[in-house]
Amino acid sequence: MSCEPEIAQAVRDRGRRLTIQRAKILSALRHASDHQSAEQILDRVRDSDPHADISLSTVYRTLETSTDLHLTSELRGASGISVYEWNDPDTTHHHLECRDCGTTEEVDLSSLQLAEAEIRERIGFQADIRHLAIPGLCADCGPDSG
Amino acid sequence: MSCEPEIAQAVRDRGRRLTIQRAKILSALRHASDHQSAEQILDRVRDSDPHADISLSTVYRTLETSTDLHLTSELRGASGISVYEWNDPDTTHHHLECRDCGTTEEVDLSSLQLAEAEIRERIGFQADIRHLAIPGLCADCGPDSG
DNA sequence: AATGCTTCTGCGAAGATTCGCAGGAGGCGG
DNA sequence: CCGCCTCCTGCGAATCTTCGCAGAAGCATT
Repeated sequence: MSCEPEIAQAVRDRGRRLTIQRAKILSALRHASDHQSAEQILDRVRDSDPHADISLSTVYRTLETSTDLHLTSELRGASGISVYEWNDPDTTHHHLECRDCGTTEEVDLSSLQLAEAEIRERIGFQADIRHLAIPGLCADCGPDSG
Repeated sequence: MSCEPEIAQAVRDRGRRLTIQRAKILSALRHASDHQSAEQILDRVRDSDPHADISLSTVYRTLETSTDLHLTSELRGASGISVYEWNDPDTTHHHLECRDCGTTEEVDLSSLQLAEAEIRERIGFQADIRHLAIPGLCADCGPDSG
């Protein structure tokens, strides 16, 4: 794949070091089709490279770092375990998580852009509302349908 | 205090049982001035009633239940540990958490009400955006001040 | 007040995540 | 290419949270 240099660049641009572990972890998440738990990411790394001997601590630390760097997002849903996803810088989306059936739906909400602006103007706080887990009830589980 | 009957009512109205443990845990959180961790809540229960022998598991379970019931909110900030707060049904507020200095600021954001409406109309998902932890950089740590 | 159905609790263990430390490796300047 | 400084990793332990089970207790009914 051709995105490894891109990942390397992104990490170094932000003043962090590009280690083998980070490259493999971020690449695994980058190529995953949906969000992944720390353990799933580690499995993917090991699948693609059986010689990789990366500890789970490093996976967690890499994900924490890359989330700070806005390369990835962390979502802690109702399941209790955190999942991570690669941030496509060109798109924004939010996660609607039904607390009844547990399914997650992705949407792009323009009114949340407004909220960002409102926060910045009123308070001077630079909010980062690009990926947000919003709890609630989906159309199938809501009061109108049940 | 006069709010115990109110708590009892709220729990029973929602079809759950009012146990001694729940009453004490929810009362402790109800009377706390700010958000509390599970352990802090347990300490408060024990302070106010040294005979109370409540397990931490029960605190977690009660908070999970009462969050489902919209009596309380759970916030998982960057600190890694979850904190809980009593929901005042008359007010809405959101938490702006600075990822640099770690402070949390509370605001009431009207544009998030818009987001709720947008979600309901577009998707039929009944979102619950009454208490949200929003990451970002506060005015002191933001790029304009650094 | 007693009965019975069901939910809730306490306990201990398991699972998920974070932390501290000693050693290893990235990247800058020579 | 080498050395140094600093950051990063692996390990194991600690901490936080969830889970499974057996017994206890709430509450509707009688």
